[in-house]
Amino acid sequence: MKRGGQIVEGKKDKDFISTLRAHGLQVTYQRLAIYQTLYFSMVHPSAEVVYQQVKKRFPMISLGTVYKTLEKFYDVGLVDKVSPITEVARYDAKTAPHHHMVCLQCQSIMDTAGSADEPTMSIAGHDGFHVLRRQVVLQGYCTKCKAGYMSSGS
Amino acid sequence: MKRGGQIVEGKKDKDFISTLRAHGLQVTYQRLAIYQTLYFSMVHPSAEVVYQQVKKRFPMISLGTVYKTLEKFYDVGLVDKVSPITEVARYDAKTAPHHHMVCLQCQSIMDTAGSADEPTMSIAGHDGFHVLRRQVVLQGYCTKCKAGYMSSGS
DNA sequence: ATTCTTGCAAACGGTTTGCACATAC
DNA sequence: GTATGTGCAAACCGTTTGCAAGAAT
Repeated sequence: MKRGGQIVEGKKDKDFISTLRAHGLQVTYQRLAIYQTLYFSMVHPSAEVVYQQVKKRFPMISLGTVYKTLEKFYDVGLVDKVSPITEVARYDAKTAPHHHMVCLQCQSIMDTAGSADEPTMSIAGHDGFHVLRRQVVLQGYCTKCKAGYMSSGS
Repeated sequence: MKRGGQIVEGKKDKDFISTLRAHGLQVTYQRLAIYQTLYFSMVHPSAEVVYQQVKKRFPMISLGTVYKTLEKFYDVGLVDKVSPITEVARYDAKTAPHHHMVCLQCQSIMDTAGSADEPTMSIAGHDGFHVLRRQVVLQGYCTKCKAGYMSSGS
């Protein structure tokens, strides 16, 4: 019934369970496996990759569950999502370096005012990586949506 | 070159044609229309939105052409693309603020070393926008791919 | 017992691709 | 004349959704 509580180097199942609980999540072995996989991974895996990995230990898990779980983790702030900032690709004829503010509600995109070079220039630790472009995105609520968001509660 | 708030009545077809040519692009009226639409737009439109807009003037244009054209514009650096930094969503269990370096060739993602707060903090011009998360992405070539890229030319 | 989660499979939607025809150079 | 771009439609693929069965609390 219960899986053979396997220990994963140093950090124990118990710790992962508390972490899930601390984020208000119901605990299932699928969630444990998915979170552990992500926790010990260094490649910023996609849902598909997580799935392949987890499937080695739990062959019956479904890809759909991995998608739902990762997204739920992201919602409660347990994990970070690197990519899709907006739902679809958005273009801009202004190629001079500048940053973007993306509204989480209405998906509008605004440019930031100041120059865009110094901020990212100051980031340390590129070692060996050849930077061609940089992209800074601030996610939040635009003036218009902030109003509705604040008053409507949730 | 000014755009946005200031109307740019001065810019003529001829100017757009030169711009396309200057980027090594063959000139077609579709490309002109697409580029002009993007040039005068302030909403960072998606391919679909550009299509709807251009279709008003050229009802026979196809959505596929808009996709191909925008991507080509992006390739030659004529336009900027806001979103999809990586092909698919990529997750990360490390939620402490940090930035990412994404390799354009092998799609690997590495974390930057330093803290991630100050750089984006210093960006000016948020006026009214309520920032919840910030994401900084450096795109380029990782050490491994840089080697192959440099030697193979292209 | 009730609520939340899983698994499966079908649907979805943005994007890409293949190919015949048209156009730019 | 040759290379390149366009239009159309089908294919693609990552992701979402609906629902019945199963598990967590």
